Amino acid sequence: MADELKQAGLKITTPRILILEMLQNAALESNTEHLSAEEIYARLRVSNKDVGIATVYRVLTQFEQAGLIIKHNFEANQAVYELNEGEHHDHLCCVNCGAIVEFVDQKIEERQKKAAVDHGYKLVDHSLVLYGLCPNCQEAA
Amino acid sequence: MADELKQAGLKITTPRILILEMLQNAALESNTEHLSAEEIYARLRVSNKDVGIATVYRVLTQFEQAGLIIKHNFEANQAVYELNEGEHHDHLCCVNCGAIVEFVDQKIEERQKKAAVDHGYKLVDHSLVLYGLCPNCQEAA
DNA sequence: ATGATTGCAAATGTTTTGCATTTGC
DNA sequence: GCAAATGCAAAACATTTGCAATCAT
Repeated sequence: MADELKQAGLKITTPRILILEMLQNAALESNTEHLSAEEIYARLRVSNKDVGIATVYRVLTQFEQAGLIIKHNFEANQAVYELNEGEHHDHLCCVNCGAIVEFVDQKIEERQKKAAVDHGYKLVDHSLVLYGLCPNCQEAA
Repeated sequence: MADELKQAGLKITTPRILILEMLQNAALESNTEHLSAEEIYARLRVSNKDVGIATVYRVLTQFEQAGLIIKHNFEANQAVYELNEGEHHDHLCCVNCGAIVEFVDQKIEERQKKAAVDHGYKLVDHSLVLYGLCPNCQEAA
């Protein structure tokens, strides 16, 4: 983990280790992969390992630039971050409870590339978020 | 235009007419379909038709809820709005100059529905934004 | 030792809200 | 006339920044 920081050209500091660790742990659970800066700040605070909110933001920005994590804007008002584990995926987000499922559809990926090329654009990145009702919330309704 | 407001259950007021008119005019040009609240506010101000920024936001929110317009978050920090002309489309956005092209790919639409169903979700909406370099900006680079 | 990193508090930028005033019907 | 809509200024957010103190190497 310290290696990852070093490889990214970042000095090994306590805040950086704590935050990377937290995102790595979050990636293991299937419900909390995506954390906001405030959530990370609050969790550190609960663990009695205080890191200033400004530092949380700065570290997240550095991690994102280093490619260690990915930033999403599922909701307009707050960004969330997840560990970058290499394989790209899109997101399916429950409009009611916020549950998130990750998926990949190769056909969609291809057609996106085609759409960009058709318009003379060179595709750099994309953001696809499907919004729907998850099984649980469909039942409850 | 006043009809559209009435149908949407909204009283006919000067700010609402001005803002709807502006978005309708914007929809006619191929480069300015997407306006932010601040842009709308500034344009009204230039036309000597002052509307408070709070009213701009309130009216846009009402229009969105009425289905008259669509809100996008291409960039994390500022929402933009466009007239809802019925037919759905996705967006291809130049990361350098912000130019926006609209497109539809029926295959992508289908596969999205499939992806949702495969995970037990009922698809409600989706947001697909491709980010790339437009022809002009590729040249300049 | 020294340049990078942090924490704090203050600033920023967008969007929202409270409330007195004005407007549409 | 009365409820709904507006304008203003203040509040509420998430996020960023300046700067002095602290830390990593």
